[in-house]
Amino acid sequence: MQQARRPGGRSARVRQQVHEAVLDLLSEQDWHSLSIPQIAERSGVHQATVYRRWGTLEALVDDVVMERLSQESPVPDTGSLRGDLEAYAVQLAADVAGPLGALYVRAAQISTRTHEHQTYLTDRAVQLQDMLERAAKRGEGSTDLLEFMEVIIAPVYYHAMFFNRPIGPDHARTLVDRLLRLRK
Amino acid sequence: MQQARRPGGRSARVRQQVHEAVLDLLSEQDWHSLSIPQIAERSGVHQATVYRRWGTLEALVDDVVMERLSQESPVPDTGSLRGDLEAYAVQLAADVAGPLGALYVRAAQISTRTHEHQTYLTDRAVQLQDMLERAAKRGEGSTDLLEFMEVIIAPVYYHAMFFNRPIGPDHARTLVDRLLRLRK
DNA sequence: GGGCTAACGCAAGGAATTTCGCGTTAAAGT
DNA sequence: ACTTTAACGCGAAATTCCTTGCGTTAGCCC
Repeated sequence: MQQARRPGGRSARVRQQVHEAVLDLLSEQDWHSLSIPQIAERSGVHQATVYRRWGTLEALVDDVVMERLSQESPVPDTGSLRGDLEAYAVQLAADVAGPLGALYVRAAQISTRTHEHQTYLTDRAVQLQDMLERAAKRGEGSTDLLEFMEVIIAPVYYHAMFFNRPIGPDHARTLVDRLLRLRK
Repeated sequence: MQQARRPGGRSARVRQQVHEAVLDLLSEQDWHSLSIPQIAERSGVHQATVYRRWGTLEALVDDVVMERLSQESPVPDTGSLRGDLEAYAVQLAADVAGPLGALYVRAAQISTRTHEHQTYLTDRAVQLQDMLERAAKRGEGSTDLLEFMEVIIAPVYYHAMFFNRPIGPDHARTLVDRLLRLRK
C-alpha cells in the first residue's frame, strides 16, 4: 500500500481500524472465511471505502502483513555468532508458529511480486548481512548470507508449509549447529 | 478427491475435462482470477456438476495437483548416492521452476491438511527413505531423511517462494555438496 | 438386454461480492 | 479563516458466485 496522498488523521485512522479488524478476525476464524464486507462491518468503515483503497482482499492482507513485518523485532546482537544465530532461529520459529504464522507464510507467496515486499526482503537481508559481519569482525570467521538463509531460514518455513507443524526451539538450535559445522 | 463410487467412462471424462480446463486457464492467467464458473464454461461441464463434485475451488485445484504429482517422475536410482541426490535436486528445482511450480508451492499450503496430501507426502517420504537406504546398503554411509529434506528440499522451495527465482542445476548441486559434507 | 441409480445437465433462485453515483466530511494549502 | 479536493459514508444497482429441485443420461449389475 502506497503512502496516501493525504496521510492525515482520518485516512490513518481508517487504515488502523481496518488493520485491527483484519487481525482481530483472523485470530478467531481461518483465512478462507474472511471477506471484505466482514472486515468493513467489524471495523466500522464502509465497504466501498475498503474496496476503493485496497481493491482486493489479498492487497489488504498484504498491507497488514507488511505493516507488522516492518514493526517486527530487530535482528539480535548478543555478542557471539552462536548467540545471534540461535536467537534469530528461535524467534523466527516462534513467529511462524504463532497465530499469524500461517498468514506470514501465505503472504510470502502472495506478495513476492510487490515492490514493497521486495524492499522489505532486501532491507532484511542487509540487516542479516550486518549481523554476520559483526561476527566476522569479532574474529568468529565469515559466514555466507545465502548459506545462512538456506540452512536455517529455509527449513523453518519448510516445516511450517509441508508438515503444518512448526519446529521448536530445540530443533531451531540443531539448525544452528548444522550451519556452524559447515563453516569449519 | 476420493475415488468415485462409479468411476466409469463419463465421470472420468468429466474429471479430465475439468482438470484440463484448470491447467489451461492457469497457464494464461494468474491464480486469483480463477473461478469455478469460468472453469465450467471452459471445460463444457456444467457449474452445478463442478460444485457438487469438488465443492470449492481449493479442493478442485488440490485434486488437479495431486493428480499430477502422482504421475510425477519416480525417485532416481543411479547407483550412487551423489548421483541420486543430484538427480533428485535438479529434477525438483526444474519442477518448481516450471509453469506449474507456483501451483505446487501454493497447493502445498492449501492442501497440507487434506488426507490425500498427507498420504502423498508420507508415500514420497518412504520412497526417499528407500533411496537413502539403498546407498547405505552399498556402503555409502547412512543419511538422515530429515537432514536430506532440510538441506536440499527446503532451500529449493525457499528460493521459489521468497525470491521468485528458482535455483538452477548448478546451485542444486551445491546443495548436494553441502549435505555430503555434513555426513563426514 | 433390462432395471437401478449415481452422476450429470438444466434453469431458476438466493446469497454474497463488487461497483457506482452523489452528497458530505475533513485534511491540506493559501 | 477560507478554499480546494481527496477520502469517506451512504444506498442502491450490477455483477458474480453458489445452491437447489427436477428431469435426463449413462455406467453398473443381474
